[in-house]
Amino acid sequence: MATLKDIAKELGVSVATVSYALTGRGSVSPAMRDKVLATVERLGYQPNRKAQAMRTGITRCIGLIIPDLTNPFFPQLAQKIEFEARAVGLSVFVVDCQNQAVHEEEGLNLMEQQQVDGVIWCPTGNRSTQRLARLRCPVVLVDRPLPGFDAVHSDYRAGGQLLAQHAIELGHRTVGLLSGPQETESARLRRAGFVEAAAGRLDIQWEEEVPFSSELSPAARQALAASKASLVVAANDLIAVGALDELRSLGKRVPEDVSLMGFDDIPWSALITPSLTTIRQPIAALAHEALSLLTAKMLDRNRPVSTRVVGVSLVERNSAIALNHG
Amino acid sequence: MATLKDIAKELGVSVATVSYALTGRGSVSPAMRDKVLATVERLGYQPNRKAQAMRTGITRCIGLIIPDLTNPFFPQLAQKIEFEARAVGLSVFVVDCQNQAVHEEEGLNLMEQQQVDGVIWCPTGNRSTQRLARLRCPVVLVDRPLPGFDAVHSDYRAGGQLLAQHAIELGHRTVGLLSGPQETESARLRRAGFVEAAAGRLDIQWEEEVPFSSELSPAARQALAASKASLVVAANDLIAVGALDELRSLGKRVPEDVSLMGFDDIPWSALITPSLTTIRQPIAALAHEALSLLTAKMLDRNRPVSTRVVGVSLVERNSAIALNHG
DNA sequence: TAACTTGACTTAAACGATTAAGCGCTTTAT
DNA sequence: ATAAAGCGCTTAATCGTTTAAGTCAAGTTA
Repeated sequence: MATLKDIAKELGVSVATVSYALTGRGSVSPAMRDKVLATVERLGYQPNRKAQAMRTGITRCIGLIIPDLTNPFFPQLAQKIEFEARAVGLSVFVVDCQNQAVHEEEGLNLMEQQQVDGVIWCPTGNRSTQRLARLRCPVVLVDRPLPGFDAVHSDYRAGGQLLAQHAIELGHRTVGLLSGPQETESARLRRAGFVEAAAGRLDIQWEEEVPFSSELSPAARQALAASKASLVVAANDLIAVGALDELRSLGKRVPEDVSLMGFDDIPWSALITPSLTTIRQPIAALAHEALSLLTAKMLDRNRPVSTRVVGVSLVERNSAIALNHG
Repeated sequence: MATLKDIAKELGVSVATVSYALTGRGSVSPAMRDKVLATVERLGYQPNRKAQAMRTGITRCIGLIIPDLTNPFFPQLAQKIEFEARAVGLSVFVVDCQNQAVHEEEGLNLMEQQQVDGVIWCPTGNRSTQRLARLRCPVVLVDRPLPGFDAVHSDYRAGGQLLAQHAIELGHRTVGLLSGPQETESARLRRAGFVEAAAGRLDIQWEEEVPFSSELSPAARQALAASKASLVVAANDLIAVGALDELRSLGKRVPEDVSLMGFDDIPWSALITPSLTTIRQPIAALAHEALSLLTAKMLDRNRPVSTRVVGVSLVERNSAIALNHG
């Protein structure tokens, strides 16, 4: 691997000159700059990132801490973020927490050791923000906002409202709610939006809080079994898939006997039967905003904390149909 | 951030002593070692990985180059690999190629710049192995073997055979094949195993080569429309999902009218309707073998090239049923 | 012509670690 | 008795960069 020293020796100049020629910082004659550039090309020189990092304190690496790659929402997000990051010359370390706080802790330690320039984090659950503060690099929370921190997330409340409005339009009156973990802002706002827009027009007959997973709690299964509601609204698509499975094994047809709605528009949603009526989160936009917020913060660490909210849209498919009032 | 120098100053010794105390390499009195350890604890010292890397040439980072996080097989694999890597103190850079050679090239460049200690790579398509050689760190190919390189993959041939045997047991005689991209060893062996075990007992009435995606080619759709086979065997689950969708829109019921089999056992396979009969790849084992092969190669770079093949198993679900010979 | 500026370099000191070599002393082996 | 080896530490070189400070000749100004 060629170094600055090799190039300098080749041209009979000092490494400083070569460095100046490449960074364009000092004053170097055009002739010399050309010679340096040519030699760089010829020797296939690539700057040693570690050495640069050591000197400048900038690693050009960021961390991406994700709750669970098994939830199809996150691979999509990770893909877009990695793409955007690479486009601006940032490499990304990925840590998958498998939804466990221990791994999250490990991940944060790792980011500290690697001295990343920034971290994009989707916190699992409501963690103490102390650990976050120990990380002395900029952090942007995605999808899981926490008060007092930079964050990018979808307009969950609007999503909830869209679902309620759609339900009303379809003529539904009675609904069961499979709400997500209420300690997360994300699940709380989805629920809040729905409940607000439903007020006085939809009767929420039952509600069960379940984790963001297709494995339903026993209580949720019982609720589904006993349900007389014409519509079940799940806090995300994964839960909706679980509900679909459960309803089917209870002998209830979706959507003929009961309609179903999800949230996220994960890739499966279009493929399962019936395809899922859901709220689409603009994942590419989330990724883009997250990265632009992070880079902004990297450039100006005193930037005031801000939150970017991206819009969502209703995706009508086959799992929710109009109710025939007989 | 505390450095060795801080600790040394605190104790009134040289940095070398502190370094020796921590690495356990030089000779240091037990008393001094204890004092160092205590001070490390007290100051919250964390070694600077960049500096270590610069001195030793070892970065304790590996690269993971993946074709597409949108294919659910890869997030699973990535999750396990990241987990195993972290357990042995390796951080992982992830690059998602989005199935494009350009990004793959970029990814390899990035690994070179980051000077990773090793790379785990699932090549998209059959790339020139020249680029691979330019990377002067150990490389292990996963899921997509290439001749002449260390690789870990499932026993595709056995998987193909299992599918054929199962088809025969179920009483099928006529079958349509949606085979994967034959420039990949992976798809070739799946096909080969199936064809071998089918020989003389199953009649392969038609065959279409399609990419590993749920988007079917027009030719494949025509083949499905015209098919009189009692069974369709897809090269992976993603293709099977696409076929399921297409069959359904053609008015053919699965499995009543036609049985369907996949390969991979991606998480959706159990959740879609009908749930998919398929071949399970032991992803955790793949990840484990890949990492152990890579670390072995990192320790002994002259290790001869080897391939590890992990066993697969048939998962019987609802998409393939016994044929009633009338 | 003396004094000052400028351009194009070089020198050398960092950054934070690792590690070979050396130092003055005591212990062991030949 | 003398050489060799070990002990616990220090000194100093090194990895590949960046960058403040210095040098020195040529050009500009008064």
